[in-house]
Amino acid sequence: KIFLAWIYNATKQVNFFFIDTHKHKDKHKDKDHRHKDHKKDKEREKFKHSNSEHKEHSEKKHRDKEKLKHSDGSSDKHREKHKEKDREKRREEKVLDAIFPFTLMGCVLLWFVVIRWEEERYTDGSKWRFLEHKGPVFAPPYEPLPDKVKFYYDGKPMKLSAPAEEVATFFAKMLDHEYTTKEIFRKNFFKDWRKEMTSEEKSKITDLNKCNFSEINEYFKAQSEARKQMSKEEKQKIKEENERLLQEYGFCVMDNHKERIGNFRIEPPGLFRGRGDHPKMGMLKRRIRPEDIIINCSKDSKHPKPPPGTKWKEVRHDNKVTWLASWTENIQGSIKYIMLNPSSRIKGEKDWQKYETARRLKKCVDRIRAQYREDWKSKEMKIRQRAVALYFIDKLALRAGNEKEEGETADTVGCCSLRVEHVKLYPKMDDQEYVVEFDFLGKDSIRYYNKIPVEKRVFKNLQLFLENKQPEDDLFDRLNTSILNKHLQELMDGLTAKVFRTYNASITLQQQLKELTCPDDSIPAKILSYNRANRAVAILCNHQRAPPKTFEKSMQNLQSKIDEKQNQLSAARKQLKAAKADHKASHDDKTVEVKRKAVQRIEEQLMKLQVQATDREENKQIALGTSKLNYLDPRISVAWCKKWGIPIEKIYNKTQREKFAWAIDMAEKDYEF
DNA sequence: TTTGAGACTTGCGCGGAAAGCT
DNA sequence: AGCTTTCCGCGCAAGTCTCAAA
Repeated sequence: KIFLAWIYNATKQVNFFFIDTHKHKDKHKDKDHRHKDHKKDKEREKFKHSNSEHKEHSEKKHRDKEKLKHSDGSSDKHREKHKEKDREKRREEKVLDAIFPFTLMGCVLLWFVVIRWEEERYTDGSKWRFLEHKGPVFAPPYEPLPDKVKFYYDGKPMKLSAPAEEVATFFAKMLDHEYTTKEIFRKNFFKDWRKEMTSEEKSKITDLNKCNFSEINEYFKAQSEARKQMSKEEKQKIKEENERLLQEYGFCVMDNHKERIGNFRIEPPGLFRGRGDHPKMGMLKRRIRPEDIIINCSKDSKHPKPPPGTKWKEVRHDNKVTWLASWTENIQGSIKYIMLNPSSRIKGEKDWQKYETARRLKKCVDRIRAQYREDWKSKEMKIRQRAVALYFIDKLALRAGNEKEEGETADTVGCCSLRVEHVKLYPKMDDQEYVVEFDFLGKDSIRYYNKIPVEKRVFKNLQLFLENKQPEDDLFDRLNTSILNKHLQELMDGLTAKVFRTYNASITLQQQLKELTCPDDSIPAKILSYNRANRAVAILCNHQRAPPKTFEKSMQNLQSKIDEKQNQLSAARKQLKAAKADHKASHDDKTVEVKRKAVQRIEEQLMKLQVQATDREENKQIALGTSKLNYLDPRISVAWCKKWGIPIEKIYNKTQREKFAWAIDMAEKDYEF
């Protein structure tokens, strides 16, 4: 009967079930996960756990509701009601008996549907069921310059119209950058600036070289100086205002979870810079208005309101995508999005999937390697090129290398888009044979330079590919990323070129950690080992950085600190010796012990400093962040920390811990990638 | 097969906040 | 407390990859 009553109650809540499937699902899981035992479910369960905070919240609400329902009896009509209730109860039971088979069937059906949905949730392409947010925050409107700040044309002061003035200030702010001296930058800027001018201004201002922005430049410098000099209270006020904005616009509700939004502020207008030698540098990036924005949210949510007097371009309800708002940017004509923070469920799950794909590659990588080595001998040139390219992607962790439109972006390449001019072949170099020298600009115009010995067959193939070609011809002329990826897809479900980067990065970390960690090392030394393993990956992936401007100086500072410590140490040692000598005469145990402790402490400090120095020196031109955030399966790091008793905070800062919450929850100390 | 839009991940540099030092 | 150094989070550019229509 209890069971029956439970089912009855459940059917009464059918509405609730459908309106709020997520909540139900959690409930359902809590009750029933004991029955389900296959691995996938378990893992997903673990994944869910990292969001338990939200879950608790919603469950509490649920309980409160329940309470309310039960507490609505009043005492004065108690007896009367009691009889009435009894009768009703009997009636209810009869009805229940009668409808029992149907109820049961209904429940089974319902359960089935819910489970099916649960399973399908990730395969039917829908990303959410409910999405509510408040829309983006727009850039503050332009504030005209005070009258005393003047722009000069050809030596004479000239008052500009507001739109022209705004664009002029963009340029004026950049005066100290060397790119304002670059010809393309100036040309692009001037062309776009003229578009904003009134016809009168246009006819007057014809030569950028005659424009003098220095007063405007100084004005902005003074402004930023003033901002620095602000009192504590004023700074506090700004901080609070920012916090308020974050609280109001920085979060959304997706499927019962309050989630942090990644970039809820619209990019302000300005001059486009781009990276490397970009043909569009200096162009005007225009201001984004509500009329440019497409809002995405669920139909049954409270739709975000556009600022007073404006309209959204469109409000749509597409749950096949994850973005909340989008607009088209005017430099490349590409679409920009507002999406969730990496700590969100939707990003976390995707990240987890990515590493699972890489782990699947681990299982079949030997087969794939054997296959491409075989393909080096293929009769078909297309297959040979594919095989050699894949070899580079695997061995050197090169990016795929999509084609790009010429003249639209900086001239950079990846594996499939390598040109003849980017590789040199040396049959013999020093004591190595068959050396290939790579020298090209990759993503973000970062130089890739590497000399590696390759197998003879690869070398011969490369010679073949280079025959009768000009420097600007494609090295792999019969290959592009879609051919390559199509092939990879056939080798393993979900395999693409970039999976190799993920796989090789993670496997390298795991193997380096195994190799470098000494069980007896202190915690700082172990962390150095971790950083070294991380560094090996960063080098593999060619993650570089400009050496910090103050690098030399800070290195010197550190060195002098080390010298000083060394002096301290020898002094302390001398004292210890003296104390020991004294000890023989006076039997003063205490002093010896104190001195010994001092020596020990200084030794430790010195060691720490030296570790820091090595770490920093080795890190001069290497950026660890990118690989840590995007390529290393966080579960490897978590497991390593657990194994060696390293606090996770030493490896991941707060944001990183939030992003990797799923992994911190999931991985045990024996986790294997 | 080609092309391009669209969606999402990866990547570096910068500025301000926090931490460290005197 | 005041200054310097380091760290962190953000901004936004630049990749990868998918899908669908021409």
